[in-house]
Formats: sequence, C-alpha cells, structure tokens
Amino acid sequence: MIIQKDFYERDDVVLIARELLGTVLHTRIDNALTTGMIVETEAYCGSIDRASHAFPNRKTKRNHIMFDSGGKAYVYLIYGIHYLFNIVTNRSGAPDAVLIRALQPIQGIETMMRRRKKSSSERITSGPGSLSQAMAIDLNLYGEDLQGNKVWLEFSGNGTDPQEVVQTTRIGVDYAGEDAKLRWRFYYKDNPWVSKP
DNA sequence: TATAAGATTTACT
DNA sequence: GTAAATCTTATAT
Repeated sequence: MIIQKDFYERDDVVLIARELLGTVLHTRIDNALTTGMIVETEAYCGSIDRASHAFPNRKTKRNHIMFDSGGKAYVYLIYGIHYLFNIVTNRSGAPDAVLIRALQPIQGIETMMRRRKKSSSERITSGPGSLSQAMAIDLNLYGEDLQGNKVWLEFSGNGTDPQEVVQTTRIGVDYAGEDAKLRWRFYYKDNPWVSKP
C-alpha cells in the first residue's frame, strides 16, 4: 500500500523516522524498477537542530523544498560527489526531513549492481550516497512527489517489524555541538545492510 | 571575490 | 589511517 500524504505531514519528524523503518522505497527510472526496504534513517528538524541544512528556519536555493509540505523528495549533492535522498515531512513552513541511510535490496538487484559497477550484490545500498546511486536518485528527483510514478514508498505487506530497532546518535554531524548528541538515528539491529563506517 | 567546510565514498599508503 | 574527488553555501576580505 502506498504511503499517503497525511503520514508525512505529521509534526513529529523523529517518530516518522522510526516508522519509516521496514517500509519499501521504490524508484522507476529509465523504465527500470528498483525497490528496497529501509533499514536505517536519521531525523533532521530545521527549526531547532543545528545539524539541519535549514537551521534556523533558513531557506536557500538548495533546501527550499524542505519548507514545502511533507511527502516530497529532498535531494542534494554533498562533497561535490554524492547525492543524498531525504523525505520532507511536516506542514508547509516547517523544514523537517528524514535522511535515508541504508536499504536492503528487494527488486532490480541486477540494475543496482550495474549502476554501482559492482559484480556482487554485497552492500550496494549501505550508506546514503551508495543507495542513491543504486536507485538512480539525482537532482532530477528534487521536489518529486512521493506518490508519483518515479519515486514512492509502500508499507511492506506483512506490516510487522521483524527486527529489533536501535535508537542512537547520528553520523557525521560532530560540527552541530550539543545537537550532535540527539539520538535521532534509527536502524535494525544486526541487519547486514545497515551502513558501517 | 576568495576561502573553508560539509548529513560521503573510495582508493591508496 | 589518510587523502582525493569537487558542488553549494557561509563567512570573511
């Protein structure tokens, strides 16, 4: 079942990050379908969180889609190399987003291996830059509606959380001072697809 | 206008 | 363990 807009428009971005674990991200790019279960997320709250690009409610050309209402894709280029995929949440004017950090591949694994230039399916979607490359996520998806025909999310069929969830601190945000200690990262314990430094 | 650093990954020493 | 790749934004001249 496709996740509806009201799921994303709630105001608790941390809760949404937790609930996105176990849902399935789909992209259909160049007529190739790729899907994967989300196993690692991080929450970013633009109004109070120094680690967010939108702190403190600052709108730029890069991040302006975060100020739109929830249920859109926020894609940006980091280090001039990697695209990171975020899901915009909350109401218009509240710049919250959830970063997708790792997937467990389900469909289109051959396609993902070709895009990643790997001959093995090992860890082709572990890490935010890697999964974007595997799913063909780039700036063409900036602001894309998550109920469209290019990128969307679905609840998994069984609706269960088969694995234990770990809540801990985020990665790569040491510059954010006290906010770097917020435990806004979620992942499935012992899942081999979770990103490891 | 110029410089520095970043929600990262990969290759090399 | 360290460095390079190289685009966007913020801060300082």
